[in-house]
Amino acid sequence: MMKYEAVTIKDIAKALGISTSTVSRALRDSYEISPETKALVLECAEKLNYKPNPAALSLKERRTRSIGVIVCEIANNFFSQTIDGIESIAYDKGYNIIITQSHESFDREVAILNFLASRSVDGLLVSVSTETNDISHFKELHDRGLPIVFFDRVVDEINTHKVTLDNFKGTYEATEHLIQNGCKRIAAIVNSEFLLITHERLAGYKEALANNGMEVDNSLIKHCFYGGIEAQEVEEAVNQLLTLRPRPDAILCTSDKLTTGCMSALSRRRIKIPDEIALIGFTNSNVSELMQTPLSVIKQPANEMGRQAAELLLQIVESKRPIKDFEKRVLTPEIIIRESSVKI
Amino acid sequence: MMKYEAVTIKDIAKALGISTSTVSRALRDSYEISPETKALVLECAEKLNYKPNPAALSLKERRTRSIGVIVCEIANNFFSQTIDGIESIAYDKGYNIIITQSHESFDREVAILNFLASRSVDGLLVSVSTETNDISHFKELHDRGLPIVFFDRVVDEINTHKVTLDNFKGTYEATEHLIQNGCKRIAAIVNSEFLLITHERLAGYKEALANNGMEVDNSLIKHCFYGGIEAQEVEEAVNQLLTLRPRPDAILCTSDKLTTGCMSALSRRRIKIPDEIALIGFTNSNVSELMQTPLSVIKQPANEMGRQAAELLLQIVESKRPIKDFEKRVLTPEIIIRESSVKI
DNA sequence: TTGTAAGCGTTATCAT
DNA sequence: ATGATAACGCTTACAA
Repeated sequence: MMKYEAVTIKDIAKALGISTSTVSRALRDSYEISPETKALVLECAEKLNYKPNPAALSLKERRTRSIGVIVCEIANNFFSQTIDGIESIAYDKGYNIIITQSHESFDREVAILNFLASRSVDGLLVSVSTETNDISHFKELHDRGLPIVFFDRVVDEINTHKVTLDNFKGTYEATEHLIQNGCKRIAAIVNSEFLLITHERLAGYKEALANNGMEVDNSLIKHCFYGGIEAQEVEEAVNQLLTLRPRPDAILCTSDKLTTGCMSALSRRRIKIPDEIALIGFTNSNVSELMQTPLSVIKQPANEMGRQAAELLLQIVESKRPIKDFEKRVLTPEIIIRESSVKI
Repeated sequence: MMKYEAVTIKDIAKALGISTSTVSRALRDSYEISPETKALVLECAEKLNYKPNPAALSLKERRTRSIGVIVCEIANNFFSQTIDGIESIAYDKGYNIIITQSHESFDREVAILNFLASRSVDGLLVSVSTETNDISHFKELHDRGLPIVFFDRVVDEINTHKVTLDNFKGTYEATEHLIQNGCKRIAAIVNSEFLLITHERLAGYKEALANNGMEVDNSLIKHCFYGGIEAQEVEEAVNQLLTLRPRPDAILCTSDKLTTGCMSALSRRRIKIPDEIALIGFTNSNVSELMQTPLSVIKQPANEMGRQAAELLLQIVESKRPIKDFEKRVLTPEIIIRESSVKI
């Protein structure tokens, strides 16, 4: 196709009959250039609509001013809000963000990682896929100096900045709330065992039960490996829970899709929420209060998480010296109690 | 920070005691290179984990293998699903996508456009901001050869590929459905008058009224300039509609935020949906059927729209010759009737 | 079959 | 104060 022919420093130099180095210096407002020349160059650059070529700059400066983002999927309330936050910070600091999705696949994650690393992003923001158990692909790149910041689904084994949620607190308080509302058999539909967040969220649930003198019954805990991306998974989990006797009188869900999937499954079976089964779960939907039964939720400060992760990453990227001390920021979940978890 | 020192062709050449051009050719499997040398080079490249430097390639090839995407906001069901579709196609063809948000601001859109267009992208996928009335910034770049494909919020004045919805059909059918359900005073809460989609959607609404022997009453049409990004706007629109006598008995909304905002406003006023006021609207939420009143919706094939837009853009980008004949693809909305629009 | 050298756009170094 | 040149990593005439 017709090439978008860009104006270069050479064009300016030619137009003005001076050398490219003078133009370059004038554009960067170097002290060695006379005011007259500067004015001339600036005016000419303006007139020709000169824009520096980022590829040339990248080559020279060995930086791309872009950062990669890996999430499991974009079309998800939590992640799209996080990306919103990331984009805001990146834009303010003059960085591009390159978005990719693992679709919860380990293989895809590895492929993407190579793709991005070879495209020389200056750094990476990562929330690992559900299938990710082995993290050597991240480790290797990180060891070779690629700045990485993990958010939400972080991994313990890599020493870098992390931004995550107080997952324990989220499920602890949600579970305790259910207990205080008279729930006796509280089930949990949770994510893959590979994910750290699953363990943290389960721990909060278990601890709340224990501290309230209740037994942890493993038959009440259902793992959905793909976090309910396919509705079938949640359907199955709910089915199994419903066959138990005595039946659970509450369900705690640990992700967006699990929560809405569970509500949908219960609704289809005409099970009354919260009377028959109370429901509370993680979600960042902005319509939770408009649900058939206004939904009690554990909400993540998603936008803020994205912003902080981006800030930390750019801090590493732009730091002159190697960073030794890494932070693990733990944000606080917002627990919003509505009707779905309050027995009458 | 410690720089991620990449392996270059030079390193391979040095290691093998051959020239860089030989290495380059071997890597690209040139016919001029002996099988032995090729094997050697490939093995060495593998061993050193050589990855071509994209900045150097960009500089040489005058292409970046990345495409820019401008949407009003990422954290929105419709747009995040569209981006999902775009990402899938881009990934398959080896392109990065660079996501930006205009936040419905014209100034921001112009700034972003310059940011992206300074040749850090090979092409652009755009859904214009609500404030965008003047499109000369796009026109200029497009005239200078930057491939642009518009989707959803397209503009008429630029001759390029476009992927949009049959907006007329969406509102026509939705309105007719309301009429057939006995609604007599059908209000519409719509987007900015600057947007073409607003006109198309309004036209469908008006035509359906006319074809069914009903008057178009302009007091029943409320514009929300920012499409309900701030809840206040929708609140106000609903307020005004409720003061009308006779009161409207149905509301049609033309965007995601308008629809949920309207439902929220009605709900807060304890107005029964659909008995007092029926409701139908555009939304790509995946929990519409879980709403307090299962929501009748006009749903866009968002993912598909993203895929098609990306395909068309890459078709331009990768075409050897200038493209003369541009397509306007018009996708069909899915109208899903649930309870919110069906008077008993 | 392989090597040399120029060039993509920019900046830093070293002249002048 | 300005210019020439080399370099960033890669590809590709052109030479050998």
